[in-house]
Amino acid sequence: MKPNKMPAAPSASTTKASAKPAKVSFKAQMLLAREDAIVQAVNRLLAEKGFDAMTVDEVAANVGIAKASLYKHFSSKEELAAAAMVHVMQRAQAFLSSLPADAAPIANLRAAARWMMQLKLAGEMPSLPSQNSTLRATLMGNKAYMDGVMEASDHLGGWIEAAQANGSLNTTLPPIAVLYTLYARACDPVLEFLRLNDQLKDDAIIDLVLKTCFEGLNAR
Amino acid sequence: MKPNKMPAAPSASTTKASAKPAKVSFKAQMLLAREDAIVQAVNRLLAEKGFDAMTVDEVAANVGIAKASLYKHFSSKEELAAAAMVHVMQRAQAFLSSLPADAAPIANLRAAARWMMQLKLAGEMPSLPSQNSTLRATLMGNKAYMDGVMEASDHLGGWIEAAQANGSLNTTLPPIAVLYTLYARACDPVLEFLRLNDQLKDDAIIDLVLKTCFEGLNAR
DNA sequence: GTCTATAATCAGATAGAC
DNA sequence: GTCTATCTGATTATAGAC
Repeated sequence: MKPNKMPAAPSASTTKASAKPAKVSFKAQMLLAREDAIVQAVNRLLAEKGFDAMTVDEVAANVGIAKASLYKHFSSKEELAAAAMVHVMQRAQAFLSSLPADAAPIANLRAAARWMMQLKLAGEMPSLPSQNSTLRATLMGNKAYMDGVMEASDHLGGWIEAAQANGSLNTTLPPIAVLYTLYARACDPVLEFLRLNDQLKDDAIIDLVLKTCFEGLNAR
Repeated sequence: MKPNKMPAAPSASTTKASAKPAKVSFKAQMLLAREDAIVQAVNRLLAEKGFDAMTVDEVAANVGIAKASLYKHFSSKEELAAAAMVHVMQRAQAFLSSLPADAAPIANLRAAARWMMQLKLAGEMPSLPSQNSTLRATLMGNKAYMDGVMEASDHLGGWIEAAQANGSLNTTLPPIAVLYTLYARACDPVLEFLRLNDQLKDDAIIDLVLKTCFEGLNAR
C-alpha cells in the first residue's frame, strides 16, 4: 500500500533490484505486497484482540497462507507485532507531516490526539501489553520502529514547546508528561466504555474525550 | 485480612458455622485465611504481570500449595481474577466510605482518583484485559464484584452530580463520561511511563497526572 | 517460498491416593 | 483439602517435500 515500506530486513531484495531491474523488481513487489497483506492482518487482529489473544494460526488463516510461510517473512510473533507497529508509525508520520506548520501548535496537538482516537475506534490501533519483556526487547531492537517513535516525538515535542511558549498549553506540566498523556489516548479504555454503554457516535465520543483531555474535568 | 470477606460460594461454611460454632468456626477461619493468602498472591501477580502472563502455577507456588489445591477453592483462573477484583472493590468501598461526607464533592473525586493511582503505583492494582470475553462473563456473573462496582459507582456518581450542581465540575460532560475517566486512572499507562523514563517520585507522578486529569492540558 | 505434517512446550484443569 | 502425577488442548516454531 505504501510504496516506501521499510521491512526489517530489506537489504537483500533492494540490492537485487538494482542488479536485475525488471524481473526482480516484480518479484520484490509481489513479496512486499504479500508482506503488506500480512501486516494489515496482524494490525487488525492486534487491534481486535490484543497481542496475547492473537495467534499466529489466525494470522496465517486471515492472510490465506500457511503458517510456515509466515515464518519465512517474520521470524517470530513479536516480529509480526513490530511490523504492525512500524506500519502505524509510518501512518502517524504521514499524518503529522500533513498538518499545517503555520497552524496553532495546540491545534495540531489536538488533531494528533484526535487522529489516534479515530484509529482506535476504527479498529486499526494495535494494542500491545506493556509488561511483556520479550516483546519490548523486539520493539526496542527494531530500528524502523524506534526511528518512527523518535520522529513522532520530535514532531509533537516541537508543538508542545511552542504551545507552552505562546501560552496556550499549561506551562506547569513537563513536556514529557504532555507527550505521554497524548500517546495514552491511543489506548484509552474510556473510548470503548463510552461506545459500549452509551449510544454515542464515534465522533461524539472523541469530542468528549478530547474535551476532558485538554480542558480537564474541572469547570472553567 | 478482612473478617467479612465474601467468597463466591460461602453458603455451606456459613451454615455449618451456625451448627457447630466452636470447631467449624476455626476450620472456617483457616479456610478463609488460606483463601485470603491466595487472593493476595493473585492480586500482586495480576498487578505485576497482568492476567494473560500470570499462570496458575505461579499463583500456587507463591501461596505455597499445590495447584490442585487451588482449584478446590477457585474453579478457574478467571475465578481467581474475579476474587482479586472483589478484594480491591472492597478496599475501594472502605476508602470511599472513609471520605468526609461534608467535604467538597470535587475534593472527594480527586481523592478517589488519587487513591486508585496510589494503588497502581504500589503494585496492588490488578490489571485485566478488557477484551477477554470469558473473563468478562465471569466478572459479570460474580455478584459480589458487580455489587461492589455498582456501589462504588453510586458513591462517585453522587459526588459527580453534586460537583456539577455546585459548579466545580464541568457541566458539559455527561456524568458517565466523568465516571469512566476516573476509573481509567486505575490503568493509566502514563503512571508507569513517567516512573520509567524520569526520576520522579510516586507522589510527584500522581500530582502531575491528577493535574492533567482535572485541569486539562490547556493553559488556564 | 509455499505447503503439509509434526515437533516441542507450556498452561489450564483433573484423577485418584491419602 | 492437600498432594503427586497426568491429561488435554492450544500455541509457537520447524522439518522436509515440492
